[in-house]
Amino acid sequence: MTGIVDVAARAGVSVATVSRALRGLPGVSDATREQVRKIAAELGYVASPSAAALPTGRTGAVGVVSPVARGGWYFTAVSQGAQEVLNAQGYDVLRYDVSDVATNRYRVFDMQLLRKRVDALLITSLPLTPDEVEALHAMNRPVMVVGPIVPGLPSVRIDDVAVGRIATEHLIKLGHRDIAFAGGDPDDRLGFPVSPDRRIGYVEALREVGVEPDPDLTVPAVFTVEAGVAAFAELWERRVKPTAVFAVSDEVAMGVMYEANRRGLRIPEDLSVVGVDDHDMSWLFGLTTVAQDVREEGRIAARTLLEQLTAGINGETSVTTVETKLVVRSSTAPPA
Amino acid sequence: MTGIVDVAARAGVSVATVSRALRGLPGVSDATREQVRKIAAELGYVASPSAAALPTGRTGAVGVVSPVARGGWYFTAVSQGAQEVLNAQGYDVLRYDVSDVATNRYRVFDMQLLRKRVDALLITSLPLTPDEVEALHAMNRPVMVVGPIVPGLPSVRIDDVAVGRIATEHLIKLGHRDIAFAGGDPDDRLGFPVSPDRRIGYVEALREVGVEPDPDLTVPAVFTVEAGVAAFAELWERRVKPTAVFAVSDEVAMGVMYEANRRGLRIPEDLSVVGVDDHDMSWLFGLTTVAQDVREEGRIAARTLLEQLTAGINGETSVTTVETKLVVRSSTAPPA
DNA sequence: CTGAAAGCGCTTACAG
DNA sequence: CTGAAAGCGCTTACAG
Repeated sequence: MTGIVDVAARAGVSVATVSRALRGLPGVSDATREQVRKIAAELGYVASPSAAALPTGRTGAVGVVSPVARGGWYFTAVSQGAQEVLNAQGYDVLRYDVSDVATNRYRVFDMQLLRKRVDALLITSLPLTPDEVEALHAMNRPVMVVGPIVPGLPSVRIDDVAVGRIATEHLIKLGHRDIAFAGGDPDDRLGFPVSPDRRIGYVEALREVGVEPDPDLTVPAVFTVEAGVAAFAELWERRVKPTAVFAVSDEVAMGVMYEANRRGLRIPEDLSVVGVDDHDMSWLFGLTTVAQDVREEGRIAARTLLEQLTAGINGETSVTTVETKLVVRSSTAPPA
Repeated sequence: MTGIVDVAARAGVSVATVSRALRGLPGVSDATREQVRKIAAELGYVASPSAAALPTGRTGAVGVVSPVARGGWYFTAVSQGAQEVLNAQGYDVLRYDVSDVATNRYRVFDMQLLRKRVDALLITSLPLTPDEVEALHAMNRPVMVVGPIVPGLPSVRIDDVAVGRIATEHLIKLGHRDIAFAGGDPDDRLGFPVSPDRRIGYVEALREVGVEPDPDLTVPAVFTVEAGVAAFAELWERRVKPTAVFAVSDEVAMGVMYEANRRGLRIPEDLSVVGVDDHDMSWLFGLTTVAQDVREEGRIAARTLLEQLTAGINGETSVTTVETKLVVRSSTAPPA
């Protein structure tokens, strides 16, 4: 495997010069630089990131961590966006799946490992304990989170309360008043704010038109299709008869629609359903949704990371809020 | 950042002993090993992979490369399976998206980069030129491909011809004879065999019952929902009236179903549709499909890579063929 | 503009 | 069982 000394020997210069020439550092004559580049290309030389990491302390890699087993689309989309900009800048992307919740000790340990492996960290939609936030700060590397607001950490996200209002107001405007909310995880001990915030928007919108939300119309659902199925089944069992459901995500909405269909309800005639995300497949279901550009959120986070990698960590904890947009399709209509 | 010398100092031993103790190498007394472990844990010491990579030539990372922009689910699932087993063995997973086809030069260059970054490579469903195969061999690292058979490289895949037969025979058994095939990429210059093989199975099955496949009933479709939509639109324009469609993947099938619905056809009354994969969302559509366990294929490939990493490259080019299973749901029925 | 040399944090023969 | 030392392939003050 050709190394820097091979290039140096062949070019008749020192390895220091090769290093400087290839990385575009100043202090190399144009002629020398050109010569070195040519020879490096001929030899197919490429610097070893491991070897470069030792003196510089930079690995050239960025870690993208996602909760394993959590509903897939969102994390995939964030990662894709991030990967796109990171690779374009020559950074490697290391993917880490961490077990969700509970196994907290294990996760902190993970961060120890990460410290020597990545230059920066992008965390997708993971609830973090204060301990973990502290561990992240101790890494002394740029960190961005996409999804929730995590105190002490900068993030890219949407205004979840507004999302809840937009979805609910759309249903209200159509004439619905018996609107169910499918979302929230009763087992969450980490205070993951996304579902609760969306529900706040839902509650606010209802109260604004003088409707006090019926607690029986709120059913828990994590961010998966299966949870949506279970959520509608639960509504059915409670014998409450909402004319519409606001689902905390499109995947949940898909599950709700599936189960409602199975129980003989037609959508939107018997039940209106609105979700959140604009999942790649939502149009297939004619799903009305509050759309967010998840890939773009990944890109923004990655760019911010890159800036900090260049300019140095500024310890900012700013929250970037990305626009959201109601996309009306065929899953919502006035109540019968 | 605590390094090996800190641990050594604190434990009153040499760094060599720390290195051996922590990695479970022989030649360390139990007492010493225990002591070193304890102190390493106290100090939160974790070896630097970059530093270790230099003397060993092993980065502790495996690269997973997928075509960018290609239909997403399959690649995500393969990666998930692979990541699961790789992480469990302490390997990092580096994700690379490569541009598809055409920009061939760029891709070969990518491989130069990869050489010094990963210990092994898992390639998902990417057509490779002979040049590229040679470049991979030159890396002298274990390589596995998941999806197609690539001459000269070991792979994990399903029997695509059989898949085509299974799907088509299912439709034939239901009484269909006018069966369309949606799949194949007219722009493919690299001979990616998956679609063609599935079509061979389709042709064989039809001929077996004395039906000569009508060329007008074959429409091109890459592996995306959008391609499925376009494929059905094309059939519609040709004014051929198949009673059933065999789609080369579930995503294509979903697109076909969507567009058929939009044109006023009911499924399965007016049109039966069968796909391939058992995509995570196929059950939502009631889609009949030839199922494969894609995550498991990723796991198998990763395990094989790990074996070779331990036992040394054996230069094998064996092809592991994974079972496939017809899952009948509500998108197929006898023709009207 | 260029080079000699120290050093990054590990691993691994080689000695004892 | 343990340690001293060389070496992995780079980068970067420091000198010139």
